Amino acid sequence: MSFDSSRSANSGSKSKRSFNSISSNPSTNTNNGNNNNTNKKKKTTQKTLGVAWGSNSRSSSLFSFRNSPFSDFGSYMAVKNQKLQEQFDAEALSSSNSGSTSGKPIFQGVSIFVDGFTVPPSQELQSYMLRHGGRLENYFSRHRVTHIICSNLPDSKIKNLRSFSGGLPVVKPAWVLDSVAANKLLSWLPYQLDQIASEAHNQPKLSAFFALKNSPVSNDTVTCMNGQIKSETEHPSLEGGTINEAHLSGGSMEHSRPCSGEWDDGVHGNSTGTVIEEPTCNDGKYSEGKTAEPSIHRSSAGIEDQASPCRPSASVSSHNTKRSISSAIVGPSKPQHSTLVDPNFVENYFKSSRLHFIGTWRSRYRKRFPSFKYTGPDVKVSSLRTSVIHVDMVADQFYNILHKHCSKVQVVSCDEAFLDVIESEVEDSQLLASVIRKERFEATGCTASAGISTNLLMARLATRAAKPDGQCYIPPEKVDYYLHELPIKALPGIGHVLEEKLKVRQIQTCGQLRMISKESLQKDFGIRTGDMLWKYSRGIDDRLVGLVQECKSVGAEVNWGVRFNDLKDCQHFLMNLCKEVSLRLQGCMVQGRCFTLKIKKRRNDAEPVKYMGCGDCENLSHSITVPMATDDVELIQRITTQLFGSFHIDVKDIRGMGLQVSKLESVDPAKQGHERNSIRSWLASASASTKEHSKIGFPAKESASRVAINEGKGPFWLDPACVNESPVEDKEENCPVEKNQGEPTSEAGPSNSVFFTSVPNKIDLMPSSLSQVDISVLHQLPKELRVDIFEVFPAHRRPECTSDAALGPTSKSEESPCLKCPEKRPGSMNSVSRNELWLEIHQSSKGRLSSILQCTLSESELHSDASNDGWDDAIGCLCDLLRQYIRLQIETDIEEIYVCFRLLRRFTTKSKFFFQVYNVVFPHLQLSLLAYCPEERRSPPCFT
DNA sequence: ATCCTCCCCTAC
DNA sequence: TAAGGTAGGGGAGGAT
Repeated sequence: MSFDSSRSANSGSKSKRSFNSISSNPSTNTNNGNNNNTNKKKKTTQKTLGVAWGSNSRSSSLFSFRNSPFSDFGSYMAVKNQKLQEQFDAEALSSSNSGSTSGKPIFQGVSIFVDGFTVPPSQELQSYMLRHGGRLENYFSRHRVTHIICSNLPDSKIKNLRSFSGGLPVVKPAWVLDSVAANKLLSWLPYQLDQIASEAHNQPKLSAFFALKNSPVSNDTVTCMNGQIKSETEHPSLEGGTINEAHLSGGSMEHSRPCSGEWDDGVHGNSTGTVIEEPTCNDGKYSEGKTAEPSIHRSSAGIEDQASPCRPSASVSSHNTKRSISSAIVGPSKPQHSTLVDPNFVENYFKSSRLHFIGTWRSRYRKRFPSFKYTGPDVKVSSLRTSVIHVDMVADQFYNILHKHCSKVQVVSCDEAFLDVIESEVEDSQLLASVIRKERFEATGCTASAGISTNLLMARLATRAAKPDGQCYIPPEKVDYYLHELPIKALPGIGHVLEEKLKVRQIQTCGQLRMISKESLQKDFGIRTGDMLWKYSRGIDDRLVGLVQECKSVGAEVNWGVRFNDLKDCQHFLMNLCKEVSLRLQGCMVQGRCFTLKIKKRRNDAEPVKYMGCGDCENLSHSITVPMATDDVELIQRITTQLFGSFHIDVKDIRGMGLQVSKLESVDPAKQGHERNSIRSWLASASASTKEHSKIGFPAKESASRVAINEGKGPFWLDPACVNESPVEDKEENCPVEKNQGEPTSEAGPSNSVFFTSVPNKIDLMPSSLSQVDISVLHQLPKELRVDIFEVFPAHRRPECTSDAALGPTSKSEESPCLKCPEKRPGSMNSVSRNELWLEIHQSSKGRLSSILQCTLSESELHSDASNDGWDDAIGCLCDLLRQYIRLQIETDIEEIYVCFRLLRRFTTKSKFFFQVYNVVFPHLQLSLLAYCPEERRSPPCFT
């Protein structure tokens, strides 16, 4: 199979009926060209309507909506309904013309309104209506609707339905399915919903989707009743099959796609040429579902608590347990439409937000494959070898299939993944793609498209050509040809803004883009973006199939229904937003250090056209980096309050707010070693390690693996090797040095440090004789520390000044202090005995700070060439901080920290290391400051 | 030179 | 009755 050029030029997008167009905006069909012109005029800041923190692909239609004549909700809805009806008609006509998907018009004259969560979802029902001559109304109308479809509803809502529906039939969706199966319109009477009304409690919401997806499902359709998942077996399956899990996902958005399993935004050509397999869409036919059992953990409270996939289960923390119990007792408040009328607006909002759902696929994937990592070596992608398969496919159970066939899977969205098969045992990547697609279809009844090529870029483009339900192979020799006429917009990473900028430069195809030099592109678009454009236009993509699972930020934002009358309203909202973010952090098992508060401020008193929308807004953001990672809701609330104060904004102008947390660290103990920046855990680890080994000195290698200092870019591992080189000789009877029980002495010798101890209450642990000193270690110590060591020696055992030279090449006599006359040491800052400091450390910290000191030594040795630049500044910061501590009279931990820094100041001459320790200790101060200081006494924290 | 903050752009 | 989220990546400009 080879690439067929006839498909390469086919890059237009078929008009599609996406969920976007159905529910969000009446201006979906806005001409893109117009939008581009619009964007050209406004290109500085995000000025489009309804776009959250930066424009995106919807901004074009939103902009048109802003300029629409609708100024009230009534006209808005009228036009929206009209638009939706037109869409439906157009699609029905299209189906009818194609002939491929139309069936007997058994629903002629039937117009259904789907209320609430249904199984199958409304989109499925809509497709049946579409095929069989019926209609689906997106909004209820007494005049148009003939049947109301519900799966289950609370009694009260059914009564409401009955009252406003004027006696219209309220029936279960099985009526539709069975009619389709019977190929005739069945009586709706046996399907009346009131037969199950008494059972219908706790109608699943969008949130229930997550609970369902997190647990196996039964063969039958399930519905949530009384907080339990109950099998719903009343309706016969369609065409003898059962409704599979895809239906369950139908309460959601993109998971409720039609059976084709794809958004048809790609090429819809025939299946000749590049598509090596014919489409195999199995419209209306469902395969066997997955066998499973209901989860015993599934309770109504649990389901409610799963509103966000990032949120923790009830078992995550007591906080959440209380929350769930509370939800179970009180129940969710009725969702309202603005912050002014719903005290639980934040929580309720996310249960109803489709964009929220779309935006959380990453979290769902991470939860599904929480620990997937590569083990094999990275291999540079060869431009001459077919190595990458890009698969475009709906439900996440398909991830299992991918992982089964390939060890290198990179999920790039809820329905896309790359497979690096260059090292796979499968020789024929096209065959593998076929197998995966086949398994996919057999497992779910849904199709997938696949692209195979030399790299990620070309594989993705191949998938584009393969849609729908096909696969395409672009061999290396065809890359240039394929790209030559390809519109630049087809390249991933080029959105409407970049497209417009390039169009201004008369660049519309990749071939034209190739005419521009890399330097010019980088000058105009930045180094990386310019490089990307240059490479992509040539089919070059150096990226490796890799992981995307590492969570880098967690956040929540609401830009709809946000209205405040006064500061109290705003504070209430913010506090709830903090709760939401805190829960999401806990749900993701991470804590964060950088908190960014984003505010949408209405521009020039602009009023949104869209009901309760944010309208034309200026986007503002401020961030704070706190020293220690946290997910604590109270701390986050304090931080957020602090942040909010920095905006100096009239709350009446606020149209949206978001809180994002970055600089994340895992709370998973298994991952902590690489990431934790917590002095508490660090010290605890060091302490535990010390206790475990009952040793003095540096941690053993295995214990050192749990001790890390965050160096900013990566962890710094304490390396005890430096103390393992020379055995201690002539160990005296009272010597405090003990053997490192965790290290085999035969290989490395006694891994002892002669100076420091972590054993509490032993303050007299300094060596009493030079014989206790590991000379090799001593040589590597900072000069001043060496002096200190010698100072504790009994006078008669102190080395003479003249003997100092004998200590090694690093102790040149002209540089070394006179060991008998420490007050004459060059660079001596004061006369305080370092031994006194040393003792002070032991007394105040019970030995924990000696761990820090060990780091000092180790790191000083490793960075002996580091400059002293920045030392004074660091000390200055430290002093400011300490002053603040003292002023606030915070006693907790001050002493040990202060002592630590005093010690560091004297012992550490290497600024690089100082900053590392500073980064560890400073967070401790900051957190203590926030945690212990009464709010009324707090001055603005001096965050880093 | 490097890092940080405040954005903007993009994809889903 | 309506539900404009989430997160990664990058650029500009200033601080260090």
